[in-house]
Amino acid sequence: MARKQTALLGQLSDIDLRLLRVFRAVAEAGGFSAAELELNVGRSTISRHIKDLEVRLGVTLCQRGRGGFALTSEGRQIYQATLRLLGSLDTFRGEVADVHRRMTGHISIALFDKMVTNPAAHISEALRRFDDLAPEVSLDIHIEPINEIERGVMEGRFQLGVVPAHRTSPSLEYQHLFYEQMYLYCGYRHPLFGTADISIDDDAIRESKYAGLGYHSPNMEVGNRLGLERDITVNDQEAIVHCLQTGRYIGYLPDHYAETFLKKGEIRAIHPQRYQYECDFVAIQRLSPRPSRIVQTLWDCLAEAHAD
Amino acid sequence: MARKQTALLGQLSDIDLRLLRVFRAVAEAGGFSAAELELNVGRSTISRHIKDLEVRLGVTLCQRGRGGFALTSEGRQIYQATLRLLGSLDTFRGEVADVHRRMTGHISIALFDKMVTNPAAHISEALRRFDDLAPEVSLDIHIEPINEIERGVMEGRFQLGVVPAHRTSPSLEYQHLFYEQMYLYCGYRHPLFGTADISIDDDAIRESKYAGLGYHSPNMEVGNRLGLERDITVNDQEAIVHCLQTGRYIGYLPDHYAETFLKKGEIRAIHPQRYQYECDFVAIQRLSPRPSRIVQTLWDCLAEAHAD
DNA sequence: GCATTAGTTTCATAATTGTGAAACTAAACA
DNA sequence: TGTTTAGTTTCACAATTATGAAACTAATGC
Repeated sequence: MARKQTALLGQLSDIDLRLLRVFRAVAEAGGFSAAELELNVGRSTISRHIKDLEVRLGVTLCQRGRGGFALTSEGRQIYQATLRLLGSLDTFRGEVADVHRRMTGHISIALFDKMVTNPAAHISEALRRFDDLAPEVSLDIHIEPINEIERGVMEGRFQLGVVPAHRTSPSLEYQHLFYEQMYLYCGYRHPLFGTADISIDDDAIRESKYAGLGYHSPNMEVGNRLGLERDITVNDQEAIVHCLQTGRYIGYLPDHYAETFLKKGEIRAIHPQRYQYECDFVAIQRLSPRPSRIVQTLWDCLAEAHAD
Repeated sequence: MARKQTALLGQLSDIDLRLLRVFRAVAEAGGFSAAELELNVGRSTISRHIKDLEVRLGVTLCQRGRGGFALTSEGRQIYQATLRLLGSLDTFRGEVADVHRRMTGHISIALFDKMVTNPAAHISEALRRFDDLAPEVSLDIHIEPINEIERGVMEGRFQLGVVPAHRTSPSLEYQHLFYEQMYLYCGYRHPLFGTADISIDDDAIRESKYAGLGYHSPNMEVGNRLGLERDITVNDQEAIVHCLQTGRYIGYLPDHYAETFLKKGEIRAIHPQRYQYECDFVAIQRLSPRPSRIVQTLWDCLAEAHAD
């Protein structure tokens, strides 16, 4: 008899906490019937649960029936122990929530420049979502050129980057975010400014000085493809605008970025059906080690913000 | 995404502790493969459990794979929280064991007198077994007459009694323990002491003065059955011996109790084939409220000690 | 570059658990 | 004494959980 009970006690560690919750509810309600509303199960279910718990613990927990309900002496002791145990479980839950909430550490991310005016770019929406999910995460945002973003991500200085896709690395994971439409522009003082598109051929383009980005990028790639040799090298699209304004250069800009200057009549698009390309913006992160939870959260926020 | 995770967190309270035990084992073994021996389940099972736990907690617990095993920062925090929780569970188990061991309170029992010399009575064996099972239970043993035992049990002054069966009450539960053989005796100065059994008939018995118990008992019942009117009323079998020794009375005694006086030649059994009856000794306890666990334990010990 | 190893995922199956319905018991109440 | 109420027990069913086998991936080591 005692041996059998200690055997059952040995199984106590895997006891279903639900039975203890039922017991607590019954004890606090003062009977099975009263506990029905609390637990939202029938009396027969409560009866079995309490009976099962009594068998598992080897203790009669309460006297119950038409004659009334009362915890036994052992039942009161088990009830107190149950309150302590369930309290520990609540503490554990709080600790897990703490881990969730303060998945601190900092994270640093690097974004490519001049995305803010692109209506297809929902970076701010992604950041807002992320702030909702992890308000206590400290976020550093860097505006960097592509190669700097890529190197920083690979070296761990940035946990995540957003760049125009141009080359791939087996060490990085990529996720498409949005597209950017690039067109070729010239300033109003440029010879091609007054020339009809139909009259502008590749020779005319090659004869023009070309302002291009000095690092590996879609911009550099398309320049290479058209045989456009950089007559001036810049590292930022704003510098390209400066160059166009001189009337001496042509260069590619994103349509959303160029729009302001277009409206002012300062620049025009050169033969946009022909001289244009689509730029695929992607989020990048290292494949190994796997990103932390908060980085993954931001990664997912970017995906959701740019869905459809 | 956060909503989904907080929903899962809301379910945390019912989490299977087994997943946390698996996680602890994996963390302490330093990998899934090493944990296989510890847990005695396959790696696929461990993998699923850890994956399931990560989903439930909304946290990546560890980096693992061919490249090695390491807890994440969050995993280390969850591991510490898990140790605390499982420690609380061990504490709970200890508290339950304590309840088991010291199901204290007192219990009081009442035994009928003059059973100690009956070889069929294993009261001491039952008490020894009980002491093994519940060494910290404080036991009060009272030697009382039948009616006092019965009233005490019904009134709750005694949780259990042992009496010769003679009448039943619907309020009490009965359990057979052992039998006692009763014979009719007379002292050496009594006229029947020298008379052969074959010469002793019922008339001779009725002509003799009869010493009988003054309260409702098997002794009283058998006296009534034989038409023996009590010439002296006693409340204890020892007083019956006194009466026999006067040479003026006959009376019933249990054979085991009479044996000492028989051997001294002070008394003899009268026609034992004819004038004898068997007494059934029973344990009694109240039917309602149900007995406490320790009373039930003693009840069972009595049954086991008197089995076969 | 191939073999080995740690871990992952899917499938099929078995075992366990939870539940309400229904029929019942026993005690309290009118 | 009959009705009501709290609780019990059994049955049938649904849902959940756990597991190994098998096929796979990816990283490491030789």
